[in-house]
Amino acid sequence: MADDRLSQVFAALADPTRRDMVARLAAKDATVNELAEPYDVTVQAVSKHIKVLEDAGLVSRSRDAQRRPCHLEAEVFDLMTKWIERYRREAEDRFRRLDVLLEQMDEQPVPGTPTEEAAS
Amino acid sequence: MADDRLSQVFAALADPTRRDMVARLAAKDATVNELAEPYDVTVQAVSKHIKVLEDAGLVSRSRDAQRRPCHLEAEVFDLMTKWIERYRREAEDRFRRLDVLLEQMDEQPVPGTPTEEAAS
DNA sequence: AAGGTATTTAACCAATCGGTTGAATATGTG
DNA sequence: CACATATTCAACCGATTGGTTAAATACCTT
Repeated sequence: MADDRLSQVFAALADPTRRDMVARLAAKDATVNELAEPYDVTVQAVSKHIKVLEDAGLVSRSRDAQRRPCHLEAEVFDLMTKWIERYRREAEDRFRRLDVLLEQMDEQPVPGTPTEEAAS
Repeated sequence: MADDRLSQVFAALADPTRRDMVARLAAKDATVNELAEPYDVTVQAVSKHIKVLEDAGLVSRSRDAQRRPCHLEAEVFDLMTKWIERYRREAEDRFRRLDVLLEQMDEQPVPGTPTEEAAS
């Protein structure tokens, strides 16, 4: 249970049903029953899904009589975006540097390793 | 096995070890053995992790004698970023609209439902 | 208090996951 | 060919996951 937040968020969104719930909650807050309606599973299963989203910090809930409306928390998305963008940028930068290197190789073909160790 | 790409990518990145591998591959291509070195698991386990990343389209591999160097594919990240940003934006827009609504309510307090159905 | 609606908890089940060990495969070197 | 290195495949194991049904809880209505 002591898993880091990023793992929880990614795991939560790895399920298509949960991603669909997030998509719907992005448009409008909804109760458990409302969320469960379009899916072909029991409301208990949906309740579990919501718990996963809640534990990941993607969803918060209030109280309205018997109902427990779910609300999408947008802040957590930043955590993911930051992580993704960081490494995407690194990888793309490296790709760009490789491009330059390949252009340079048009003049002097190297006999050794083909692409590895190139940036050393 | 017929799961959609987005689910595969999110699931792949839900594991801290795999995220660390991606982070390292963002800086530099690496072989299975190189990747396995810092972790306290067998090389077979790491091989499995790489397969998950590969199936998700996050990693591609070439052949260099016995070695199978892993290379990070940055393109797949876009798929995630697009999905995340779309719903984050929706949720934030809704949040912003709610802010405006709350300001308006300073003048006319509504007796009915407190926050639900606000955007109708 | 009794009954209805909304939601959660508990116990269970099959499938998947992350790990292991042991054997197989692929490739370079003496 | 024999051997070493790098990687994968196969079988297994315990924990987690996504689902179920049945029972409990929370809150409103009469």
